[in-house]
Amino acid sequence: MSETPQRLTRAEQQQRTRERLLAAAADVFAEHGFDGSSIDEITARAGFSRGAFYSNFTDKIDLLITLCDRRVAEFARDELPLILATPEEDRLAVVARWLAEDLPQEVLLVVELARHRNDRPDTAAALQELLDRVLAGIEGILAAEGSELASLSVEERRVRAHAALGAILGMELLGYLGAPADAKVIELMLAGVAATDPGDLGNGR
Amino acid sequence: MSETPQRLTRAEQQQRTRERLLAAAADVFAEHGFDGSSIDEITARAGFSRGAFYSNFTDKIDLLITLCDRRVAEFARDELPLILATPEEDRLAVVARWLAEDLPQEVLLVVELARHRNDRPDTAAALQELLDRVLAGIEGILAAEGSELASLSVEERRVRAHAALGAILGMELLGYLGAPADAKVIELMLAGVAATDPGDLGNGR
Amino acid sequence: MSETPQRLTRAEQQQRTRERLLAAAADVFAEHGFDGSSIDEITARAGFSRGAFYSNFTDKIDLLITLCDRRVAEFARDELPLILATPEEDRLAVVARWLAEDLPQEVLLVVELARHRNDRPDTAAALQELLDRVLAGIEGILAAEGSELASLSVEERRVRAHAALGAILGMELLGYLGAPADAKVIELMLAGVAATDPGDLGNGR
Amino acid sequence: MSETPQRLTRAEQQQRTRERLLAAAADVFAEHGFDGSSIDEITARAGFSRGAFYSNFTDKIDLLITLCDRRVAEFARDELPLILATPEEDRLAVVARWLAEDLPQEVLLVVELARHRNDRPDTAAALQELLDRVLAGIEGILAAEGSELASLSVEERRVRAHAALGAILGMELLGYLGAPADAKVIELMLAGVAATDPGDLGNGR
DNA sequence: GATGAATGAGGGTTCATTCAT
DNA sequence: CATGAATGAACCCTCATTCAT
Repeated sequence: MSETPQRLTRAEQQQRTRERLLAAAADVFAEHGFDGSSIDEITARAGFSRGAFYSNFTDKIDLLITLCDRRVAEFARDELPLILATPEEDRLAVVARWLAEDLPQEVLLVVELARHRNDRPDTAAALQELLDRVLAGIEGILAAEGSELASLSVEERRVRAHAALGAILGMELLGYLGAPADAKVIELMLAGVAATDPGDLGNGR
Repeated sequence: MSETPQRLTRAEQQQRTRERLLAAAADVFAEHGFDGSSIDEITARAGFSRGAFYSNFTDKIDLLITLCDRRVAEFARDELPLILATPEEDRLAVVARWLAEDLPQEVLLVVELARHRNDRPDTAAALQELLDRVLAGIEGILAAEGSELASLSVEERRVRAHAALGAILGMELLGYLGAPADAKVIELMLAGVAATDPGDLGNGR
Repeated sequence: MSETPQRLTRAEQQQRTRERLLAAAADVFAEHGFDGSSIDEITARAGFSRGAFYSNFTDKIDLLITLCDRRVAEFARDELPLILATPEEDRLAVVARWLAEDLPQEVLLVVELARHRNDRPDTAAALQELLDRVLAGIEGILAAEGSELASLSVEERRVRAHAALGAILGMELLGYLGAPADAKVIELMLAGVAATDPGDLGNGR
Repeated sequence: MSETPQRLTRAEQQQRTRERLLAAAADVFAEHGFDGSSIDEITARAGFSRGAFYSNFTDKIDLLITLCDRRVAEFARDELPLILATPEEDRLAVVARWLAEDLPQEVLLVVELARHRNDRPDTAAALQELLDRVLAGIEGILAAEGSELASLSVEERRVRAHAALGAILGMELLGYLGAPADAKVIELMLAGVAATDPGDLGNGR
């Protein structure tokens, strides 16, 4: 009723609940996977009861979709500009550190999403859109002003974005499996993406 | 009718049961993931009753470990020699095809294994051994006679094997997510591994 | 319609559920024993679904502990005062009737509890406490004003309470096995407990 | 084939198997109760496979009946004569020691038998017969030459045997519950049975 | 909107029992 | 006779979901 934000409005309250549930879910999913996580554990970790969950999400899978969406949006909003703002010569290092340190278990999240793509009709579409957004984001990095790759053709950049995503996924998995990629390995994995002249690569084809 | 035993011995029978259960499990795991698969569905698909499973495996996770183990062993036995027998100039193409076509959902299997590495004490060790075997196998490929990489230092080859594994994992994931790597993408992803002179890679750092 | 709440509060509702489950469990345990009883049968007999059980008890054995506890508490609350209020000369008769008629299968319940005392850490303690409470109750009867045994030493009363409990258990078992003790047998079994002068007992040893 | 008993005959072999299974069953039942014991554990402890059990017993409950029968027969064959051979004045002490030390979990065995008396038609009859045999045995002790109770009427002895059985059961249960009867308690519990003149007992009735 | 008791399908696992060897 | 792989019913328990409060 009053303007002072001492008391949050109903909507803000709910927004907070939602946010906390999402944060808790990210943790729990990272630990046990989607199927291995129970709504009870998620809500308990968020400090709510079971019912709060169903006031904010229709489904367990709805939570997963929302979470993936959220993460990708945050990546586009927070991480990408940071990378783009980095001068060209340090960019690989920044990417490497980001891969090694900041990127959490999103990859596995998306794997779960893919796994359940047939559970509900909209899941497949959500996944597809997610991938597109990520690929577009990466293409954006490659095309950034100052990048030596800015002169490549659109198609060429698309292929490299694709390869970059593959490399990122691979590194994430290596980390998850207990054999994280070190700087040298990361450099090798991104070599093809970063090379200005593809002709000097591979077996000379 | 023939002299050869029409009836299989009991040990052979059981071996067959085991084999079928493993095959069925590979399918079902690929479809629903480990947590999402029920032993009922696995045994039903293999044409057995629930109990047959527990005559052959101690646990659900025992099945997963066995399956991962089996797959890696088959890789070492069947795939590796094939690759090694391929002349150097075609080798990348063979690897690419193998990655794109023959490699099934093993990657996800291993991810599940990693997820459950704390469920039972031996799981973590099994996972570690698996990774080591795969890395050793890849190093073997890189060191094969005829390979231009044979002249690299041991350490250098180890790093490349690591990167190669990361690339393989990434490609697998791309495929699983619905954005499979095509030949050009594969080439880029493996560029760093295959380059004879790492010095010409990257941004010259 | 009336002012008194037609609808029970949620806490009352749950209390009712708990009570019904306990009552049903007592019945079913009496029929099939603890191990022989299924939670399904208990909940069905109480008119609830399987899950209601797990909303009210953590475990099957939790139910057993609770039930034993409850029974002993009821004994202390309902039976003991009744006995104490009975004039001395009729007391044995009251005890006898109580033993023969009112005491249900609690004994077997406690036997089951003892059987599972290693299943969960707290079970053994619960059993011990139960026994202590029963023995204290019996000692209370023996020490009651008006009892001829009131003049005995504490230690002497303790021994007699012990013997009385043994006799009670024995009678219960006789009944369960199909050879219930009649009045004359009960009298003989309690003779040692009730004797004012132990010296005149036995074979004079 | 030969007369030398180096090799046991088939029948002897089987007899041995039976015996070992019974012994193992007694142990396992004592530990986990009838319902809580698995045939696998019994046969494993006896050093046999599951099948051996079904070559020797029709049922799990058949094993229980046989075991109870066997135990009672052994009691009549081994324990009773021993007691009867003891001079009157030491007899109570012998009984006490026997109760405290030698009598194993037979009581619980019989309780299990009673519990399952409706599972198979002959179980109830087997139980009844068991009780009769035990009671007859106890009556035999009471009537033994040299006993001061030898002069009692048959009916009087029957009642005392009944009470004695009740006391025995009670003592066993006390022991099982973790509050074993010591010598003084045993004396009190058996006081009524042993008294030569019932008139001096109880509340003067 | 949030709560949490109750639902009930389903999951992993055990185990008595069968039967081909 | 003994073996043990396979059967399949039953069990305890978990958990997504509903709904009265």
